[in-house]
Amino acid sequence: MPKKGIEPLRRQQLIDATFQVIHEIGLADATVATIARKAGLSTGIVAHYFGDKAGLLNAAMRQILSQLKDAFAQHRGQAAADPRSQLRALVDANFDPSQTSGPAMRVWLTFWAASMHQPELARLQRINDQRLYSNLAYQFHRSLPAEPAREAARGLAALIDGLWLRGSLVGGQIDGDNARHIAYAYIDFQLQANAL
Amino acid sequence: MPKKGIEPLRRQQLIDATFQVIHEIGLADATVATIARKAGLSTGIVAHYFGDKAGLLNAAMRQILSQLKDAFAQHRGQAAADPRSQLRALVDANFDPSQTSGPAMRVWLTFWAASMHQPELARLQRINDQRLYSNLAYQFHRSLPAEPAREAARGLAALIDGLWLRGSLVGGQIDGDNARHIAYAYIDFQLQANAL
Amino acid sequence: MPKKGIEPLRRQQLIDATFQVIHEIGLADATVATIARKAGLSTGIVAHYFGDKAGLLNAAMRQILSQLKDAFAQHRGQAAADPRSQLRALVDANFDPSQTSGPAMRVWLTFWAASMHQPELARLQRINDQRLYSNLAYQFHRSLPAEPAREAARGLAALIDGLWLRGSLVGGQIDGDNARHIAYAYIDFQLQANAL
Amino acid sequence: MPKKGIEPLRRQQLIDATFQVIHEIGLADATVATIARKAGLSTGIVAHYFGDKAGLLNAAMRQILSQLKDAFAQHRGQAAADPRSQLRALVDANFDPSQTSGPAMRVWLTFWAASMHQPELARLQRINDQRLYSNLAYQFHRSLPAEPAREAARGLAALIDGLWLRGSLVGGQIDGDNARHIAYAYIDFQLQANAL
DNA sequence: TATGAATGAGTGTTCATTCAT
DNA sequence: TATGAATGAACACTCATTCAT
Repeated sequence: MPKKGIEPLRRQQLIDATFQVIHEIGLADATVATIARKAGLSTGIVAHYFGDKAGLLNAAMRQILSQLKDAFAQHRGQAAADPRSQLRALVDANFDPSQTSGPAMRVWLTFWAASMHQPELARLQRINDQRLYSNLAYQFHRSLPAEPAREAARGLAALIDGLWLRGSLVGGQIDGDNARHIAYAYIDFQLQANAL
Repeated sequence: MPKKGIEPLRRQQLIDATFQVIHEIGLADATVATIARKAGLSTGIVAHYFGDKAGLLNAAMRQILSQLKDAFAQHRGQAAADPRSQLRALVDANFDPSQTSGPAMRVWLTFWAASMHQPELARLQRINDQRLYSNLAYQFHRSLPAEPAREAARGLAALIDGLWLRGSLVGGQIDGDNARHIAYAYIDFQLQANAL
Repeated sequence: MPKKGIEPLRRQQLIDATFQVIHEIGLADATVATIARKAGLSTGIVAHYFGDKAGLLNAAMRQILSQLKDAFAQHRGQAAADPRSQLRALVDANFDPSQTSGPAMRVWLTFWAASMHQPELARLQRINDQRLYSNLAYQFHRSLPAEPAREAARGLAALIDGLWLRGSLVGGQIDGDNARHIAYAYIDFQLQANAL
Repeated sequence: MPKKGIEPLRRQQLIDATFQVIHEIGLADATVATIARKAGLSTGIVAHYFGDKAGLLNAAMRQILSQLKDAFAQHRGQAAADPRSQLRALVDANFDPSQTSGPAMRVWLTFWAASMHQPELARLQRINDQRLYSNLAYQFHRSLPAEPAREAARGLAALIDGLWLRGSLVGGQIDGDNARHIAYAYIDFQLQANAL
């Protein structure tokens, strides 16, 4: 009789190992053997649970994006309903310590770069981008006309991504407070400059 | 009797081919053979002129950064001397059509991602970042106190990088005018909000 | 409480699945997992009943040869006792519809080829060949001198094998009537040409 | 400057090594490394000259069939023009010592078996079969009515293949003289039994 | 009796690098 | 200066086998 409930555990072990390995040595040097060894498992297990290496990377990216999505939902639920609070919550979700410390930013950028030439990853990426942009544009539009709202959303999205991007280069962690402060200021500037 | 000046030509051919190949199929799939074939040369030639593959990629990244540097110099020279004009010139250099169309953004992001785990590339990256940041901070500081100037520089640098980043995902080209408009607005906001 | 008689059933399920898989995708692509899945069982069951993969293939080949042997016995028992009728019965056994349709010929050739480098399979093969040859030579010798009888047996055995061989290449089934007709003519030719 | 004329030599070395390895350990155990080592070359060279393993095997089978074709042409050219002599020449080509000694029969059967599930090999096989059959049927038809000629051709082709088949199992060589004698007798039988 | 999770050796293939020409 | 033949280490992937349940 096979072990019950082992599959989700194994999958998570392998995905976690993938994050660690990408963080430590990069995707280019991340072999199936490296990842499996980091997870304390054998190489064959990757095929067993993910089909092949691409399947594992795909699952890993899905999880990254899923975590971001969850962080959004959580922060927005705790915030007040007014646009400014909601926009700040969206910023907070991105610069939550759970996201900005450790491997998150490096893995995120790694998958972003990889998605430039892998349609399936690009698809996941675009879905995520679209969601962030839509949320931002919607909240800005509650206080601004349509076009300024869209431009504010584009600007804030770029600002957030740019702050993450720069965090990926330094080995350590981003200064979340500082990043948040910069983004908050941008929100207020947009809300005031183009207020209805 | 060796041909005069053949070396710079060959080096440039190979670097250009590297850009094209990275743009088309990505760094992960860019082999020495692929690049050499794109350049119309043999595989052995890479070792001849660049030592090894890393040497070629290194030279390619140096050229990317060098082109950005030249674009900065050119745009700043043509601009008025006041801080706002100089800052706008720095923005213009980044969103010059020569930079925002074709493979530039993808190759730039590719090298950024690669530099996370390659010290030599990271070193080049940091030098470049530092120069942009210094320029931005210096210009902001002509109108703002030290700390607000530094934060404005960090914000604008992130905004510029974020706009490039988002341009790398879409296959085509960034909307330079729109990006410039967003960045201009950010400059004016910082100059006004924190004016001395 | 173990089920009674489950072992012969499982063994037969796996052997049948082996035939089907060899017929459909060939021995080179026939994995333990493929065969077990075709039988509707798990991979581990093969070790349970046959020790290892070679044991299963061995049992499968034994069954192929056993079926041929049974077909011989049956056809000879139904035939008249004279040499010509007995030789025809041996031919009939080989070109019985149950043998010439479906996977029989392909599996037969597959094992023949495999036996070239697997001593155990070769041993089984030789036992079977010897039996057919002995039977043919014995029957021919009832009407012919020793040496012509041996040569006639060699010729008829080769002719039968050759007709099977050619049947293995076409996906469908051999034309049993035509094959039988060719072999009958060969028998009569030998009996008349070298009659005592 | 690359070595001239090295390619045909290397290709032949690898094909010869393929024959030897298949003869000695069989196709199932013939790895690219085994073959390359037998040829005194490295594993990578197979990809260099044949693309992949399948390409090498394909080339090897083409050569087997090509050699048979050449043997036919040679023997037929040396024979008298009458049907009986031409048919004997076709038999002689098949049982020429160069064909019946050493690895020829085993490799031939190996590829025959492999072709059951590899369309490209089956295609080559069928072309070859068709040629032998056409030649046989044409020569028989010079002395026999159409249908008996076709049946005689089918019978002789099967007889030849059957004699080869049985030769493949014994490790050593076929008894060419005996095989030829059996086939000659079959030719005469057909020519006399059904003479116009 | 039966499962299928897990292993790890083995394979085909890729590719940076070397080097004779 | 330039070629491309040749190498061999490294990789992703397959699969027979084992074994806890």
